Amino acid sequence: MAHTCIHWFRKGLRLHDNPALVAALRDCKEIYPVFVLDPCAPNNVNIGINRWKFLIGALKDLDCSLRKLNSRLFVVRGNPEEVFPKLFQKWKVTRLTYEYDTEPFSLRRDKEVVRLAEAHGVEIIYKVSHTLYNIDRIIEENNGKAPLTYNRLQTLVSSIGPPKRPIPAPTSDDMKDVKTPCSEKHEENYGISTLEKLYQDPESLTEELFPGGEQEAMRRLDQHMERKEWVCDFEKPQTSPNSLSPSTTVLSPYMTFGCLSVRTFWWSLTDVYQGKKHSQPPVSLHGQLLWREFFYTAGLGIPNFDKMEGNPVCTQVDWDSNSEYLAAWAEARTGFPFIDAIMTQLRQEGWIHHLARHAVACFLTRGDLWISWEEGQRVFEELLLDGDWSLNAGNWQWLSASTFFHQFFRVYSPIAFGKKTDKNGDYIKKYLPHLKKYPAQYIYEPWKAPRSVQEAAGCIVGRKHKAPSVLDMLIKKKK
DNA sequence: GATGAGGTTGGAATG
DNA sequence: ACATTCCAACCTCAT
Repeated sequence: MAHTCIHWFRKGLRLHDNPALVAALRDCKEIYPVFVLDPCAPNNVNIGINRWKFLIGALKDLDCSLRKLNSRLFVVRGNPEEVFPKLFQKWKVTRLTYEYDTEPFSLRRDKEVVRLAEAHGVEIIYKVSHTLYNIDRIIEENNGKAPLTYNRLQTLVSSIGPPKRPIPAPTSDDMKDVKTPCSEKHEENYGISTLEKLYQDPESLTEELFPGGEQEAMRRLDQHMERKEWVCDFEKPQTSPNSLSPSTTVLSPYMTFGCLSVRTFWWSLTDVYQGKKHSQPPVSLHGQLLWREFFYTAGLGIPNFDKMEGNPVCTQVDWDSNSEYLAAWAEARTGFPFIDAIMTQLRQEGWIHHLARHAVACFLTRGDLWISWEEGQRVFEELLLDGDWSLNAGNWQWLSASTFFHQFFRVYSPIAFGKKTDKNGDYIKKYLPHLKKYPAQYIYEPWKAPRSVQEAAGCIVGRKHKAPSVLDMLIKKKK
């Protein structure tokens, strides 16, 4: 019997290495590629304009690729629990396929949708393709617990073996017996949303540096894979957080939305490494992808992973609440030019280098402001194109020395750290142009400049950098 | 349970 | 320019 299928796109906004989509096309007479858009869902209310723009770009690109296969994307407004029962009936659906997603929010949502599908006699197929490994399997191999060290994760995945190879995108040939019934009113009923309809103001957009979509992801991947020597020599700590253009690949947003399959990236790297001396995890590019697995595993295996309370591995800290300091940090007006430049780049462009994230995260939490990492997590979630639930929560815990990392006496200086790779402060001048007038020796510490220079630059003076030894005393260990 | 080694990417002073 | 040492003493894991 030939099926009528919905393939439900959530993450995984691509055609390549999409096993659930391929499963949908097997014994299939009609396929409906669906994206459910719910701007009011609890996981979406905090999403900033750049992220919405990226998503819209990714959906447009997906629709464009589907058209080439004589199909279309159906964007449906509403929440999945209300939308699907209607679609099941309307289209007489017999099968629903989707990519497995391990985030707690997604697991709850999917459980409910599966229940509804079963009630409608709809068969469910889901496949692992957002991560290199089946995350459940990693936890199983570790006796039901998420590994807390990278070493342990490496041991576990090497016992499992290399990740699966990516599978090719469906071709016109795969689609020859499959139809997507589309009406004249497709655009009207199932068209891709606009920023205005998502309650966003396009006026506030700046130049789009990282357009969403699978095509752009592949272009970016190919461009970097051509730099074979650079790929083989890549060591993350050696890349600069404050170069004027990104010193790393910026493929993370494409993996967050699934425009790029992490397995495609992994095996492309393997090809480049082939027969050559190359860097190793944790600092290599393969190593970066394993860090992603590490935090995905933690996000699934550790309860309340995005919170301090109820999170069994998180150090319980008596953080201050100070809305003034928090706002100053989030709005790039702490008075520390290095910090404010990074936060400006984040707000404008939606991406900052990993070490720049370290600098501002340390500053907000244990380094200077002593504000909870959960506050920083919220701001990053809004602004980062690659704001990925597990990675965001995990890295904030790391940087605040709450989980995984505990050497709290290693503090990033908001002055010295940036100077290592940008002595003249060109990065600061790019994002804080009003500071261009400062002589180089004052750019990181404008409060040391003569008052006349400070007035000319129109700058607020930064607070003094607190010594971490004073703050150490505030750490309280639970049990 | 005690002990020691090691932990993706600190800073400052010293060679 | 780059490597080494100290700082002060965190945590987890292996033995």
